[in-house]
Amino acid sequence: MPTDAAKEPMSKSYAPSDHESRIWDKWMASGAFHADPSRVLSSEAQPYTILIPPPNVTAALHLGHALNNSIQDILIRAHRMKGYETLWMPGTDHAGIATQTMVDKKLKEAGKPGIADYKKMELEGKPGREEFLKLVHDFKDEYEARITDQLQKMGCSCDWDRQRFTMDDICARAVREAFFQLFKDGLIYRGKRLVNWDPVTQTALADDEVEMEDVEGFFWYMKYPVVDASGNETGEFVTVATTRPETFLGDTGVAVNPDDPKHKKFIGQRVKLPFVNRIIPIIGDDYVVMADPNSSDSKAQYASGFLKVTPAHDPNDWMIGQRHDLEVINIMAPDASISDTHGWEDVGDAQQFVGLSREDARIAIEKAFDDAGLLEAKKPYSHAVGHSYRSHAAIEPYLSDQWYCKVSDDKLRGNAQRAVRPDQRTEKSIKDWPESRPKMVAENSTDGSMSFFPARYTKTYETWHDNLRDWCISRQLWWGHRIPVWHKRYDLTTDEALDLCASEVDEVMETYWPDQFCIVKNAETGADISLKELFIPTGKNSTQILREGVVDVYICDIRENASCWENDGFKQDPDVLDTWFSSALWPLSTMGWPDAAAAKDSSGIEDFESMLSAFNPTSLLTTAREIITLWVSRMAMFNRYFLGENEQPGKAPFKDVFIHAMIQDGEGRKMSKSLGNGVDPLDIIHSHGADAMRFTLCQMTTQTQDVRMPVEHDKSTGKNTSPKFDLGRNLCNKLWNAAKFSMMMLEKNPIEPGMPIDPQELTLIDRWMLSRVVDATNKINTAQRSYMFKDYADTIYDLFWRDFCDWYLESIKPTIADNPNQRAVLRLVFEAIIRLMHPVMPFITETLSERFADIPMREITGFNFAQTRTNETLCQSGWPEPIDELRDEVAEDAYERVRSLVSTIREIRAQSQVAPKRKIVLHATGSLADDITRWSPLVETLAGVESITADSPDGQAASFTFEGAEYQLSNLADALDEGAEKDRLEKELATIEKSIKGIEGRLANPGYTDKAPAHLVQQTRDQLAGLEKDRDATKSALEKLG
RNA sequence: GGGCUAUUGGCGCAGUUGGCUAGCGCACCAGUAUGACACACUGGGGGUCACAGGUUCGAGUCCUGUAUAGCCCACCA
Repeated sequence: MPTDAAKEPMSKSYAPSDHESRIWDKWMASGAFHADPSRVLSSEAQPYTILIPPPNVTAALHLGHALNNSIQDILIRAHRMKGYETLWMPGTDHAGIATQTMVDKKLKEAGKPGIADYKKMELEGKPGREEFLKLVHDFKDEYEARITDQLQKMGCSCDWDRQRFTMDDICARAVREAFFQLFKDGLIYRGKRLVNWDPVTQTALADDEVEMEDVEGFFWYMKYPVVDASGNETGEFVTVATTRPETFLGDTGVAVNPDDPKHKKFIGQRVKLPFVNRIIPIIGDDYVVMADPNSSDSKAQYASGFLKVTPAHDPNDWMIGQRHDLEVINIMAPDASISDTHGWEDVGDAQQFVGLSREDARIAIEKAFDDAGLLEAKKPYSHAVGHSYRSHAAIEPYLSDQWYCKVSDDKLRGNAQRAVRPDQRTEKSIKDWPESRPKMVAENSTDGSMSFFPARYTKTYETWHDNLRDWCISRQLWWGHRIPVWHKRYDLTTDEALDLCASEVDEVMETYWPDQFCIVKNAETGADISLKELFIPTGKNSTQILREGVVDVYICDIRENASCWENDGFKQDPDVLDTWFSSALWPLSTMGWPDAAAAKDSSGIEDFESMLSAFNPTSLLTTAREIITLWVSRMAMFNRYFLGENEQPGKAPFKDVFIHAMIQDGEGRKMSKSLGNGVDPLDIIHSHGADAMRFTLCQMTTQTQDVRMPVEHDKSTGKNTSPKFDLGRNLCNKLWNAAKFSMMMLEKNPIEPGMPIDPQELTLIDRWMLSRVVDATNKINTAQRSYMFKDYADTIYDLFWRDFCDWYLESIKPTIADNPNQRAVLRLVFEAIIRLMHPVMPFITETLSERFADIPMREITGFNFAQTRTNETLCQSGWPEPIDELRDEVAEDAYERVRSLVSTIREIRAQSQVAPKRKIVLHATGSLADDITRWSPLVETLAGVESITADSPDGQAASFTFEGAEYQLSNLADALDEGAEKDRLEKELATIEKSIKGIEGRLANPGYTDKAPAHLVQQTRDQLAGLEKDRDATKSALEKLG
């Protein structure tokens, strides 16, 4: 039913804001975006599914999001029209550290208490955590609403009834279940490791949350005295080179390369750490780079040959320490100040440094060494240092207890690797895989269903997995999924504790399984203790302790009432999970895993229980390339792990992964807040319209990794924009006007109902136009399948603007009123064009569809549309599926000749400065006179020709050649400028002769005629013959001029 | 340090297995109120395809090297 708005006369130009919100409401009311899993399960329709990469709730969407989501919507809409049951699952991500930091910052800016104040409250026993999280929730609600609004303004046809948030109840249930299963299977463990510690936000960061920045620093050369067996200085010194002198307090060894001819003699000796007076060994380790001032390796240039080893404060040193069983001494507090209360006891004479920040300690230590004559040198040195991507503070490698996910296990990493389609793998055969890469279960397994587009990104995915280390999943934050583990330390020598512990474990083992799982660790060594080693059942409900000592008991419990452990003195782990842990579960949690019934209850969505089987695996994931490791890989691991059955891994969560380009500004820089070069999608929607933005973004999306968008600052609005979007705006306006014109034609002379029209009965121009639609449809289908978005945009642009507007509409002007079949063609072709355009430009096409709703369509045999649920709105209508027989080569060739003749005549008109309105006469006396006469209506209309005659001109005339013959045009002007005519023909002749020369040269080369394919050589010969005819005709025309 | 991408008229980009005179949009020049569109129409000018070698009958396209720009990854002596 057309609305009133659709009845109003069409405006002179297209104004997006007059239509977009009305169309959006219409779509929402129609339920067009709601996916019905039952149609998939009953095989009525094939599924097509995309999960939105959930945007962080930290900020409004930027142009990169606009690009990514336009791409998704284009594919979703196209598949909906092709008859697929489409699901585009929307949602947002809680973005743990980013959101918490953002809220803290905003609170501080508003002069309100920040997280530090709430932490204080917590220490005072007040509910600081709870209060702070309320504020974060408010912030999240605000931004989630903003993001949703933005996506809807862009026209994103997500299934909005199913919108998820990574921390809502349904997702939280999935997170707890996943954590529990991994915990139970031994794939989550607690470990003391060096983590990337952000001393400002005081949390551990994942490797990928650390940004490397080049820093202008120094190399310090510090002298350590060598001591003899009894600890007395021998008078010799070794000089260690370091960029971090402050960590010397934690040195527990000095390493030398065992192949170092100059220094290897020191191996086995010992040195005394200045001030601390700790005696530490000199060890041999081939990690150490030997000093070589002439080396191209900057490390060798700066190295002294001696490497100080600080296992607690450097990842490399940690590994050296592990190899040589060195002591691990942590000398810092969590805020990165020097501390003697976090594991450092032998302070010795170094008390002066305790309490200093790491920066101040560096200065103090340099001075102390210098004063003591122990600083040999200090040289400037530029190197990369990790910084927190949030606080931008330098990362401190810091020893702490964290939860890890054992992603290096073959069940996770291996299955993620094997998910890649075999012919995309860089090593084609599994046998060729590097030693580090997990092996296939079997060459012929069902693995390998996931493809990357462009394929080169497979390599990124593979190499990342090759070098994968276990994933630190705990974060010392408040905003996130709380780790479902309760901890209590027991002294097993105390009877009371022993009884309690025994009863707890007993309960865990027998009563509550499988909702809880328990691990026990030796509190001193951190070693795991098997429950069976620890307790032995001695009868019903009683156990006997087998060992003594102090143990840490960790209970993982995912029941709703798990806080009951607190009554027994257990405490829940204060940490939350890395954001990517819940993101990794996105293909599962959004589909109701693990408990669809519960998801149904909490969401009220009836068909939740069919979702997983209908829509997982999904069809496509589109994302930015930096997310391949953070997200794509982890989703692959988790989907395969949790959906596996009977030792067989589940499927990859998506068939295709499309990595889109990154939008840079005109200078090739990343768009960012700090550079102020970002463009807000809403601003563009406001100034150009959503469709214009979408078309332009689609048109820019090539297979390269970066695309540039020149940014201009509009002083009148104070906003950034880009002239690139004019392209889309102009196209919308052109479409609007072409529609207005077509409608005028069709309303003046209505389409007559009747039997389907046989295409053979149509005129040349109509058959040509239908043929162009068929060709474009095929090209678009191919472009969509291969994610060539620019090809799609260019094809639709050319079909509509070049073929339909420039040639078809111009050609039919004189005949449409009298030709009912032509009106049927116009109506159908217009319909096909707006349907082909709709996925890219949904609002304007839906608007036009409303307006054309009253103009009936008469069928043309073979010009079909796909079957869909309904044709109620354009977005649900069927995709054009014309049969291949409508591709009419004869009509295409013939019309190509008409166009060529018209262009030639137009060129002469322009060059001879014929007044645009002047009607000229074409004298077709040559060999093609019959053809030209048959085309006369077209040629007359398009080239401004009054009449075509077989008579020779009796007055002045301009000659031209067409397809090797000579023709004349007369009545060009009241008095023809013969000199100008001569110039024109001479220029023409020169061009032809130049071409002939080139072709003759090629044919004279025996290498070409002998070795090039025969059809190519023949083609060249034909071309030469044609050019020779043109040359002769032009010459003859020139001769007539005298 | 490793990997990847780009370099084509003033600007932004196509050019998929090597094959007619290298295309498109914007901008530019000339003309135009023509049954919708000046956000338009018609015609035109402008490129030794970053550079140097090589393979080939033939290279923007393949190979090698160089330069420049950018991105991603990497345990900070």
